[in-house]
Amino acid sequence: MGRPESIELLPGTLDLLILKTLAAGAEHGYGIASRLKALSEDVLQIGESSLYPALQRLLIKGWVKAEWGASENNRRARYYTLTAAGRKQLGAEREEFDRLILAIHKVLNAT
Amino acid sequence: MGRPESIELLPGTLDLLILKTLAAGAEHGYGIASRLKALSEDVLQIGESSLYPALQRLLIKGWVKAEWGASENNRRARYYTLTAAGRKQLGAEREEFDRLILAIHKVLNAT
DNA sequence: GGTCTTCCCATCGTTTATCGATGGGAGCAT
DNA sequence: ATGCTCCCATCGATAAACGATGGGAAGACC
Repeated sequence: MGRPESIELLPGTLDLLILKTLAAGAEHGYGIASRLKALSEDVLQIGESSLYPALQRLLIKGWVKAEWGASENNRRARYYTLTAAGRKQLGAEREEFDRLILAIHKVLNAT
Repeated sequence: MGRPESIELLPGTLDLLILKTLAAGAEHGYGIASRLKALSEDVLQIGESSLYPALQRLLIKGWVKAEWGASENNRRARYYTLTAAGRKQLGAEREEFDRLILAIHKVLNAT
């Protein structure tokens, strides 16, 4: 879809959020969504149809790697881990994000 | 296009930026782009192929109105003005934007 | 046994924002 | 007359995000 009617996310920030989440340690898809929801105090509610395609993208780019395992609840789960390239990418995306946010704030706070 | 290779903008923020710019007074398309570039210190470089479609959207939604006139340089120009609904929308979008940015920051600054 | 909830995976289709390329035209200076 | 800056606008491509939908397995509760 394009821009959805109900906004749960700032478009263009999902990769960054996922990379940042994984920087805290390996996690599976469902867990990533849960962490994001919890950390953002229920503001960021990533649907699974946004999350899994995003993870595929990150896999293809080589920023994360995945391996099957068992979750804490004894379920089959695919754990994602940040690669070295992913860690570098996280830094770059964060810089770029901060740069844009700063610029936007300059506009929004202008008189 | 989808996401361009070179990012000049956070997707989903252009409408907000335009509305905010027009809150400072009527302006034509080219002028809006110039103001944004100047205020952001050259970070936000809105292409005309992003700008004019966005203005069409805002017109259709009734958030801005337009009228032809002459620019300061004696050129034919279309001046856009914020409507009452547009001013309201600006407030709403800004709140939503701040809400999301706050949530994102909570994630990015987590340990 | 049967049902329900929670956890966990994934894809397909649709919509839409953004941008590159491209088209035009008019004022003004050299 | 050449070129530069201003000013308008559209078309086509691409990719992001999401609703809907599909599945399956663990554990609880009746």
